[in-house]
Amino acid sequence: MLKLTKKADYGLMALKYLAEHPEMPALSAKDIADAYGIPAQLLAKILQRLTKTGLLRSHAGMNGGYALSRDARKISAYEVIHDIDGPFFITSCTKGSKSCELTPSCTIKEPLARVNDTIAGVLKSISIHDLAEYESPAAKPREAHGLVSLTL
Amino acid sequence: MLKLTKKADYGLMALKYLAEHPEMPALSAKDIADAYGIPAQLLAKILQRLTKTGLLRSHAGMNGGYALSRDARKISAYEVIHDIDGPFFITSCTKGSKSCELTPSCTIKEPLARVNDTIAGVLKSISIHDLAEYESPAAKPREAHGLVSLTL
DNA sequence: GCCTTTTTGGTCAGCTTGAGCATCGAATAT
DNA sequence: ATATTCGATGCTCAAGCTGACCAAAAAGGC
Repeated sequence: MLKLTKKADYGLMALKYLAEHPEMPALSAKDIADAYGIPAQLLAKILQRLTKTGLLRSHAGMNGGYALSRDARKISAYEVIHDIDGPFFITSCTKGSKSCELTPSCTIKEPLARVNDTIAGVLKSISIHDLAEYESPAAKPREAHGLVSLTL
Repeated sequence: MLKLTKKADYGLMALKYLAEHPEMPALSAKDIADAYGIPAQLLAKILQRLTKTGLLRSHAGMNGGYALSRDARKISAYEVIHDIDGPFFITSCTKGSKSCELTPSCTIKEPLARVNDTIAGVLKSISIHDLAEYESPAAKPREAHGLVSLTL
């Protein structure tokens, strides 16, 4: 449960890969797909989508490919997920912040909306640069990056 | 994306309803289903599952039904979701904490696992009692309930 | 000027997963 | 003991997502 889509995962992986190779002016979808062993055609669509939303710059032709449109530190994981999968809400009620149609049902949505906002805040505080920088799983005395308060 | 299952939603709603009616020794699945206008047979399955995991006590026969096995303050939203949908992970890699099979792919899983833990912490800090208490959507100067630190 | 490389867009089959329904079994009150 | 009420189990159907194929446009290199 509460899983991220494979598309979102692939998108994050691709952006991380781009952030790790700033020396390359552009990387093709196939290069990234081969590097991670993920389906190339699916990744291509994801990158196209991210290009449309403005996170990436595409360059067709030989030696073409994709490149980050901004600094990796300025791109949050939230943006990527949001652009790929659309706005996410914890509640099954697909409606944004309105109540569940006509039924007086979901009195739980409201507190869960707070949780939703908290999660969104956490994702917003994480940048692609953070993902790329995270390498050695041992010995990382980093300071607290985000401190999220949940006021129920 | 990142939605909760309808089952989990229904389960939370049912527990909230039980917490709001402590005077009743037991409430039938049909009563709760009618109160919220949700499919009765589906809710029955959910309540049965929660009974199996120990969150609820069932009482068959006439005037039977379900009741909370513990105080509503001692039941967290995390438990409910976990018992219904199983352990959730943000990453698509269904494997628990191991890496993605053989590929050196998911270097992003690790930081996302932190996010996952953060979300779990938030859900653990919310009890069924909190859900039931939350009534008037206006004027609730409540103190901060959970303060979650995310160390990336 | 032609050709290769790479993006772009549309379409479609296969599959996993969740939603919902019908039936069978158990327990209690009269 | 019987009938009613409720819980348990199994099954079917639909939807969303994944993944792939194909054709066309764009842009640089020879």
